[in-house]
Amino acid sequence: MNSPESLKDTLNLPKTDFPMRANAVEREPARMDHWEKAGVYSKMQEKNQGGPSFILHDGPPFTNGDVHVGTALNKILKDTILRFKNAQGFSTPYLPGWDCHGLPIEHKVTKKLRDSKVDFDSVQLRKECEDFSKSYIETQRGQFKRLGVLADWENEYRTMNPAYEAEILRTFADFVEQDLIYRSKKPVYWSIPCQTALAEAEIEYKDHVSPSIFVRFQLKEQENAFVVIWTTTPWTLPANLAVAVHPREKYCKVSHGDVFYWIAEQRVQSFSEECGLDGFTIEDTCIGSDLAGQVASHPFIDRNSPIVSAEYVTMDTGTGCVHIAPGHGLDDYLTGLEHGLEIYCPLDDGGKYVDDGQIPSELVGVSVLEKKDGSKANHAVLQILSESGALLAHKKHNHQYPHCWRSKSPVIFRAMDQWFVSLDKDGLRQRCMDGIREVSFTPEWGRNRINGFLESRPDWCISRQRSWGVPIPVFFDEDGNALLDSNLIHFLADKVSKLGCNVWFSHSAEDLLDGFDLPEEWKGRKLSKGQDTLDVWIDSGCSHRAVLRGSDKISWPADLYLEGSDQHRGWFQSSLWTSMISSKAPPYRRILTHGFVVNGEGKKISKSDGKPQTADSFVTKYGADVLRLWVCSEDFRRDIPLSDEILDQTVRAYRTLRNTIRFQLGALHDFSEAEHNVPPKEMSSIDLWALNKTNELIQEVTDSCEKYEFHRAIQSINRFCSGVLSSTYHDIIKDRLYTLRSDDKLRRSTQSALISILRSLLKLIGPFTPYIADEAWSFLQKSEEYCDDCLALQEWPQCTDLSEKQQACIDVQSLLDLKDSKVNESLENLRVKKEIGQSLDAEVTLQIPEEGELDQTIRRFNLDELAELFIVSQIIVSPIPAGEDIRVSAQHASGVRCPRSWRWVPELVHVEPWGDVSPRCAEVLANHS
RNA sequence: GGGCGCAUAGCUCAGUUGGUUAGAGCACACGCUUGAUAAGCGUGGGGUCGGUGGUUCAAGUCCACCUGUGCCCA
Repeated sequence: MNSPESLKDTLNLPKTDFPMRANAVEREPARMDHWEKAGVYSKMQEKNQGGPSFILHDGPPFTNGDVHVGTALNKILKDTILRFKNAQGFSTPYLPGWDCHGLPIEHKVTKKLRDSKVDFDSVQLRKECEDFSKSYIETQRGQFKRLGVLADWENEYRTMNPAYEAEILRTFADFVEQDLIYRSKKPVYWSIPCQTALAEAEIEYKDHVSPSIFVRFQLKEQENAFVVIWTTTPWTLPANLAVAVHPREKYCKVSHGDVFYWIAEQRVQSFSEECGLDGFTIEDTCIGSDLAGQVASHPFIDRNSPIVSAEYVTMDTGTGCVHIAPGHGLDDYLTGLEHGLEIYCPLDDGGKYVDDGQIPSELVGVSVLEKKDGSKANHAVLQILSESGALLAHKKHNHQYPHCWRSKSPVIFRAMDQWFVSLDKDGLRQRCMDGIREVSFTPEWGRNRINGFLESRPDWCISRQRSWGVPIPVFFDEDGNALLDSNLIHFLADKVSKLGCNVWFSHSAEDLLDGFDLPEEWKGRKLSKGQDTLDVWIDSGCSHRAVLRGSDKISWPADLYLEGSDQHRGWFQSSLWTSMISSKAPPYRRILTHGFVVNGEGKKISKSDGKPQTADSFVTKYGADVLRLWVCSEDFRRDIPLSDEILDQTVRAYRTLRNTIRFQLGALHDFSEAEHNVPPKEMSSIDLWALNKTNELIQEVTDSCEKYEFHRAIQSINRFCSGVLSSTYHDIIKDRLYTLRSDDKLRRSTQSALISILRSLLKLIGPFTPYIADEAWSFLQKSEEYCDDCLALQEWPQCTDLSEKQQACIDVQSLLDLKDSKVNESLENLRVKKEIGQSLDAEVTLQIPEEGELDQTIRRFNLDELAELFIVSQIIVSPIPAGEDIRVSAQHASGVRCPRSWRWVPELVHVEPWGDVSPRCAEVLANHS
């Protein structure tokens, strides 16, 4: 012994380079790069090739901004599931995708182009949109990778890829071939100066002064009786086709002079004031549904205006009798559909009344466009109304009214020709509802939700008056007849598959049709291209066809679709319709939905909550593992709260996990499995107990993952780390790990258990927190930061066979229960009295009733083992008569304290050069080199 | 206004088919330890289960209504 050591240096204290602090924000990106270089995704797929497959089909995020925390949640859940399934042996090819077309991008790009004052046509606009989308694909892909998402990024799909666009057209060809497509009118926002249709996003609501008028409609079967409507758009009256009442509200027959007016009871007071009806009386009452079915006359056109009932009629304003012009309002339109009314719109593109034989001659050619002195059409209609005596009151009304974002002028609602998919033809709707019965739902109520949508949605309007999308491949002759031909669409799809949809916008109709043999009756006509694009829900709704059927890496149908619950109405539904039409079956076997991220108060996150809720804003603060741990700690089927408090809690859980792992790595620093491993049948009881607890954990986590209840898995893991390991197992084994000879059998037994436990634990947390799991895995394999045999390539853990050791596990459990319930209590008493500090200062006396269960148990242990379990210096067991209660008492241990093991022993032994130690330590030191 | 959901300790979650004093981890308080140390251990306080009213011998657990809240629609 050349250099004198302190006693502490003779202990086997934990030793590891695995850092206590994750420093995740800086270190995770390097591990991400390591995975990419090591080709982890490909290796995961190769490993399970030929095995059963699990296809999770990615719903494409929209490419118009940074990844939102909600989108991150979605991708994290997908990655977690795939890592779990892959570890279980499933082949899990995962092709991520991007939804590229659509108004939000077109809108942003249009704004940008307008601001830079350049002229642009649809070809240029589309180019800009494509660039915009591409740049966000790059951004988002990087952000997804940073979250730890493993995917086949080289084969990702994009709805704007030519091949994908072609599949959209082929799907549309199926619609056409099955005769599901028809043309009909539907009201859209229309800007008269721009002569274009507008989307909701292109509308600005501004204060506007409109006329407010009350107009009476003569009832046909009641003499001198009228219904009275209120409106702020007199110009829509020529298109009036009905009057709506609420079926369950009460209506009064108000008598004034020699005429009667039917008004909703709640509106009588206000109405009489507005129209100056002094001294009115109420003659009669009824409910709305009694009025429905009667017929009124249009005030100035020879036309019936039936009374119909509608649920949306409110009692807040007006008269409770609502003027219905199906061509000029969405509610009106739906009411019109319901009651078989014409979707009537007597306006041309310039907003002028057309001469259709119904419009009064003095209105024909008059424009509804608002100028400084108001709308000519309004003036003209008011003139007619007041001359005919139908106008009961005319005032001004201040309200918010939609304006065109470009021309700043008020927009109108105007019915235009649109393309629809008939959802009831050949029992399509019923087939969808039957098909969905075969699909599993998590949570189960998702079935209800999608059923509600399937049942009630009207025919699908699939045309949009936009540029950034897939064109509706239709041609018109000079009379406006439409050529919609599935062969032609397939012909065009082949072109698009090579050149992309741009070909439609950059080529003339003639060029596009070149090489196609037109149907006989269409030959020789002058044809022009349609201007509309397809609803983008068709784009993403075709992904099962374009992706699952389009790649040999993957197969149709998917085992799982996993998106937010808003997609019951969106993607799940659009995918179902297209799949039922083209493939006669649903594209998915299970639908899993998650809720939305809300703030700490359970309210939706809004801009007023401060910082932008991008995934990056969290990743750059907490790291990806913490964000993932948060996602997996929450029951994602309902709303998912996110707050600083919750993330702080997640950080603490992460640190606990990290420390637990670090302790185990440190305890294994001198353990070589090949040389030192002790098989379970030779292990000490406490180690068997710990392995048994690990088995339980494996089962719990596996069950939870199979049910997609990750939060339960995380709770199990947290409980395991703190309850089983940290406060129990680790605490107990410190003595043997630190003080025994390095290769003592007991110590090796514990290390053998530890390595097995740690391997299992790392594999279990792998899907949730892949960065720390892989980091620890490398340290365990090679004592280095990185290794090529990454954790993601390992199999899901198996339980250790302990069938022959059940008794030992049960015994230890009952002794630990005694420790929790009685021993710690008596130790705490001593501590409070300042008689002891750490539990090793104590001696415990157990008075055990003879022939009881515990008596039997204790007989299977010697006193040293008991002292070790209770982490005290000495144990005294004294039997008491059967039937009495167990008694546990504690007192300060007697004898002297060993400065090495801190245990109290009757006497110490002198060992050079260290001095006096316990006999057990003396033996260890005698062989210490 | 309508459809589908959600509501248990400060936080995140458990609470099987209704049945003893409602559990866990974290947080908090107090104490111990200083050989996992920007760590570890022990002990303790804290919910009457969003509210009201029912059904029942018995309800967090069933029913009705209300309130709050989320998604979707209008």
